Amino acid sequence: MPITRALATLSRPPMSATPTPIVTRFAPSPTGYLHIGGARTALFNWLLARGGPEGSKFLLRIEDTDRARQNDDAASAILEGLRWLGLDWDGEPVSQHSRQARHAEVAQALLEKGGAYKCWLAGEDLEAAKARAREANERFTSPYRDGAPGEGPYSVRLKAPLQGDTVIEDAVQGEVRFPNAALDDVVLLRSDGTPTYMLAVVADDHDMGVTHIVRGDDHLTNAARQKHIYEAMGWGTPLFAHVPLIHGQDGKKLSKRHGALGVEAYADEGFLPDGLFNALLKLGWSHGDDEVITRAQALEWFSLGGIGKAPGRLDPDKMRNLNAHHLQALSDEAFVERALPFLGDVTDAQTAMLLRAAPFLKPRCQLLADAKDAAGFLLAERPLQITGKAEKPLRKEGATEALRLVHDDLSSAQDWSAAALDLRLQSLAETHGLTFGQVGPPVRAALTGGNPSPSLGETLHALGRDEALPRLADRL
RNA sequence: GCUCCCUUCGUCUAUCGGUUAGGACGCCAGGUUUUCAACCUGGAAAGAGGGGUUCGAUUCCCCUAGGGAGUACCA
Repeated sequence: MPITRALATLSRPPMSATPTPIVTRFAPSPTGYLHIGGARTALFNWLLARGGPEGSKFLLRIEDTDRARQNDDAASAILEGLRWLGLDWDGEPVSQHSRQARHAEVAQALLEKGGAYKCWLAGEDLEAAKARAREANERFTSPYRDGAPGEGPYSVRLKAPLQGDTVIEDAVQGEVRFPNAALDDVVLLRSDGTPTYMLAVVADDHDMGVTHIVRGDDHLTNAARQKHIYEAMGWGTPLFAHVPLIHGQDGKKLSKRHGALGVEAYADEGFLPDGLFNALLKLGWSHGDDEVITRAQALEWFSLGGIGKAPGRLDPDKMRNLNAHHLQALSDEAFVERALPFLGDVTDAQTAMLLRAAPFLKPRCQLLADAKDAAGFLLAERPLQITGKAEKPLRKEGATEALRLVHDDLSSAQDWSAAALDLRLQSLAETHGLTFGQVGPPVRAALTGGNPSPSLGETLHALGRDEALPRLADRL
């Protein structure tokens, strides 16, 4: 056994310690579509579970606690986004709303244990009391925490610790310490008996067996409040990992202007799922100097330790560049198939041309949508419109003669491969005492109409004999 | 106001006390070149500021500044 291998074996835990499965979840509220920040959170959770030990799971939960804000279309748009990105989940998505009874049950249990209390303070009185506490720079504590019971509808509040600190061992942020005096007795049940988000998440995460909670930074303070609930119930606390939020290009909070679009907007722009996957992954997570990362590598390399603490900004240039690498890695067939929706109506003959041209098209595209321009020379209809500076070489002295020469010569060409055609043109020019500068430009203009195109040999090859020859003939 | 988090090239980041502070995107210059790209070579470009700790700080601690989050009977 090689020495490094032996060392690796040594440093591994004992054989008897079968690794514990990891259970993660992605828990969007159905108020919009899957935006880029949510997609990244989902990605990290997915990676952690899918790259985890045997039996690990990636679960989905729709946080529709607040029915009024719910939107079924939004929920399915989110699922659609996840599917497009290739993030598959285990089992059926859980509806938080459907678990109301269970949430109430937990609140009841807490009440019985003395971990929670009924609070009759509401409306203006509540607001006033909170304002007073804030004014005096004191913790707001309901008088009903220890006082005599009131009458009528009540909310249920957690009896959170008054003194000491609550410490969160965060996998990303490290040890974070909150003075309990700065936290409050969170409402568990509203006066109408419905559960609050704070109660619901904890109960659901516990019941679903979630071991790792990976979510946005904006929940860091909530983690402390939620830990109080876990402890009051005597439940084990999952491992928290609070990922920094994504900012817009100006460093401000992400908004639609900044590209906080749904993933489908990126799909429409011509991003590949793998390209966006890579871009999202690199935004806040790193693995040394690796930039272009495949799914398989991500699965192998991902760990919470690689997540940075600073908020990142969206960089469209970099995202496109990353996408270009994944585009390049596509097979010709896959590339054409993906690009087709961006090209409008395409005939079978044109599809064949695209297939032949794919190797030269790919390096000219960052996004699939770029294929429209890159393939413009192929898709143009005869007779070609000559645009811009392509006119000049056609009008030049001897242009028509050169075209005729080429047309007649190519008519008898057997080998229609790019390399052979290039050679043929070269030697044709030579034998007739012409420079390539006299032959090339008019031929290119006749063939492409002035659209950007690859080398002449490649262009001819991609067009095919049946399209190339007529295009030349059109200029005679 | 209070609590918490963050701060390396324009941007994303590497560095886990000792480096000429590395890579990528973008940018600039050159090469290649019959158009457009791609590609190759080179270049400019960074540790917010101030204190400590240390033989030595980008790295550890404190303060300041700036940015962000939370402070709901929203999620």
